Amino acid sequence: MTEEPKQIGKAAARTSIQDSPGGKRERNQKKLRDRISAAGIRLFSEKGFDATTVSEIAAAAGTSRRTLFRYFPSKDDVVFDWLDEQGDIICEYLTSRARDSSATHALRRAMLHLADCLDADSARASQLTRIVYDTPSLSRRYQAENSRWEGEVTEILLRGQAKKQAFLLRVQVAAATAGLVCAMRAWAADESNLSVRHWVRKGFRALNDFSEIERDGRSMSKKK
Amino acid sequence: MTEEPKQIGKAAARTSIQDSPGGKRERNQKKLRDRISAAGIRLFSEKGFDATTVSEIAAAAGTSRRTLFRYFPSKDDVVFDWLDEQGDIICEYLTSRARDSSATHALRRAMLHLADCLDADSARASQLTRIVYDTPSLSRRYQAENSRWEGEVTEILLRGQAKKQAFLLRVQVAAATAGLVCAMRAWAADESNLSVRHWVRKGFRALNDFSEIERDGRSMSKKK
DNA sequence: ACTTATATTGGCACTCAGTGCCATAATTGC
DNA sequence: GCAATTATGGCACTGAGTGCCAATATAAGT
Repeated sequence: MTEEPKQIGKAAARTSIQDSPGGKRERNQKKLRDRISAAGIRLFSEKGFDATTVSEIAAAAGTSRRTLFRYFPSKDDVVFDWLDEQGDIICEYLTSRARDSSATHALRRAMLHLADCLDADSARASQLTRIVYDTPSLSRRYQAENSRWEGEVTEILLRGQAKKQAFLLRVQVAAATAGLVCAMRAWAADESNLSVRHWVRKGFRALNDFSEIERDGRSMSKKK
Repeated sequence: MTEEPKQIGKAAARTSIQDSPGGKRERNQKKLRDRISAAGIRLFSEKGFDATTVSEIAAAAGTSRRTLFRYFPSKDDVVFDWLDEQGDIICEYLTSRARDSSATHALRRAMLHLADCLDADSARASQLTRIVYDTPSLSRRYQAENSRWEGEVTEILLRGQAKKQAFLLRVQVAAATAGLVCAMRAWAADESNLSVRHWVRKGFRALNDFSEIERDGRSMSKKK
């Protein structure tokens, strides 16, 4: 009934629109998708995101403008295809082993895990991070992507907790994400080859210091 | 040399392109600007942001498409004209009375001050907040606006501090902003007429709880 | 292998945001 | 009132994104 927009490529590779085991179609789609993505990232790195048109990317990838839009719903997605799996990494990590400690603790570990994933392929990670932070519209998109999975993460952490805690948890998740973003920005900007892990750790230290002086007590006297 | 894009209205009203004391021009500009803004917000509330075209807004405000774009560089700005002063409020507050306590303490007070400003005109504030949170592209823009002034706030708090603390501070500012965003979202979504101040206070409590269990010590053994 | 059904492709034309250009109309200073 | 600015709005353009449709490639059936 709902008749989804029928996107190709990624969707096909994962959920398989048609279940051909090792079909030629599927392989071609994956190839094309990778070619477009690679061409896009190359051009973005060379000329900048805004100065690159979709038509150029399509031409460089040897396909048509129209087809490109069938693989990637927007120009942004050419970049985010590689980048938006970060949320999945966090969610998977938390789903599999969240229950063994407090929320903030679990968050910290999940972020460090993500950092390790990025460090494992730091060349591409830093290239993409740079593109994103150099392009205002992509920065926005990145933030948006983050707050999208903040919701999911909150859901996961909420299991077995009192529902009343939802807001508190949400804030803590958002703070952790903010720490991650700062860490990535610092990492991408920094020359000294420190690991993402290092920056994330430092970021969480800042978060932990938050309450250090914040013990002025009477802040919660008038409750509402 | 740099030949700025010469925006009208807001820029004219503040820095005054021409210094006519109480000129008729200036008054007309302010009127037109307000009419456009009002028309836009009304239409956005009625039909939704994406379903409203700039031509419609221009028509509703009794002007032309082209002129609208001279007053507001983008469709987004029709909304953000009212909303982006939040950063200014925070910055001003911190500039005038930041030095008397710790950074996190000052942040908390500044955010509470902003909350009070919003509570003072909660009708319009909640209308705009709702438009923003209902429209993905505006949410992004809002986040972007926030991280823009995060930089300024960090600068302000950094005065008289060791430069090495920049990153730590930045994370804390980002966390405080994240708390604010969560608070505003909760406030706009909530029916029970609680004040913004209430949600902000609650948000900061969540932030303070961050370190609660986070004392597993040996996390900083391998410093890198 | 040949044919049919189906999915992909790419071309065309459209909408809408945003911008440069220019003639016209309004405002200001004299 | 007149001349110099300055705002205005119309026109045409670019670029992103979308619907439609004919041509083509792949999958499935015989």
